[in-house]
Amino acid sequence: MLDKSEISSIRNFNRDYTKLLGIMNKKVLNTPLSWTEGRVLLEISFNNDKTPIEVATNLDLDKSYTSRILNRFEKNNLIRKSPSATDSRSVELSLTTDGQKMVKELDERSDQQIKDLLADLSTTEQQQFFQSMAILDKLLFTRK
Amino acid sequence: MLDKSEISSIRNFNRDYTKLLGIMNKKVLNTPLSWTEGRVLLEISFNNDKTPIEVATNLDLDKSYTSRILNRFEKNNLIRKSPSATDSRSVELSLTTDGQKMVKELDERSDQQIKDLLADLSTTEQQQFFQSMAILDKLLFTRK
DNA sequence: CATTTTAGTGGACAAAGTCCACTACATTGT
DNA sequence: ACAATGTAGTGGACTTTGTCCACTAAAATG
Repeated sequence: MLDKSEISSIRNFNRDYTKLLGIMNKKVLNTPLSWTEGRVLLEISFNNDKTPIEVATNLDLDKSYTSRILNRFEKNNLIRKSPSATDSRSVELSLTTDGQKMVKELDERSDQQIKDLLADLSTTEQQQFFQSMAILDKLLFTRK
Repeated sequence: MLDKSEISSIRNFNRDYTKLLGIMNKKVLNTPLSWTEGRVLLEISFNNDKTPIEVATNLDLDKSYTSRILNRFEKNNLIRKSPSATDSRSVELSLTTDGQKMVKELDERSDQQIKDLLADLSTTEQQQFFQSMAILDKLLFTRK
């Protein structure tokens, strides 16, 4: 078991990393999209024909809130809603060309941010960084 | 330099970790404090005699917003404002006994969350987790 | 079929955060 | 010394973000 000071280091890292992610996430928003809107769009991009309810549950958002965001997206021509084949209460979401363009922009900005973040590190350090993060990912997420 | 797929893994981790931290941070808020309020209190706790402007800039918050939070804290007897020795426009912030108690509670909740998070891992895996996180911390934060 | 769930929506609201203008003091340059 | 400029903290007004509840229409259950 980890001791008190180790736990406290983790806590500290989490605080710092939360702040870092907060700043990074805020900056992605030099697009007209808010942070949550960005997540929603990426979620749809991840695979098409998601339903609103899937988006909401995957991102842990209020369904009413999600509905409004999606309507805004449709209005701004980022997504399309087509009637669901299997459930006539529901709809299938897909990206329009504009939506795909926006996703691409979000992706590029994110990639660039990470490059910037690691720019000061040597190649060896970057590899170390990547390896360590991969371990965390495995232990926290992939393992399940 | 990291290649495209490595960058994309990092982004993926960041997304997952943002979500995880979001959930954890939301839960810490089973105290009467909001997430940002928690950060403000911890910031003051980190060392006393911080001025409001220091808090605001360190946490990247609007100074007006910060001012309101601090006033609320003072009203609720979590912090004390004493006149600054060097600048009569400013004040020095310090935690009251109640404030210290609150910080302790926040810390304890955070620690418990981390323990819960790692509960499913073996001792070896927990050590791996700690080591990897320590490396990230060094590369991202401590190194400066 | 009657009952209960579920998907999506809108109204009303609460919480979080931003923007601007102002006061009082501090700092700078002359 | 002192005019000009900058800075700390505050409040008002506002926007954005997110929550809660009630409702409709369709689906699933039994």
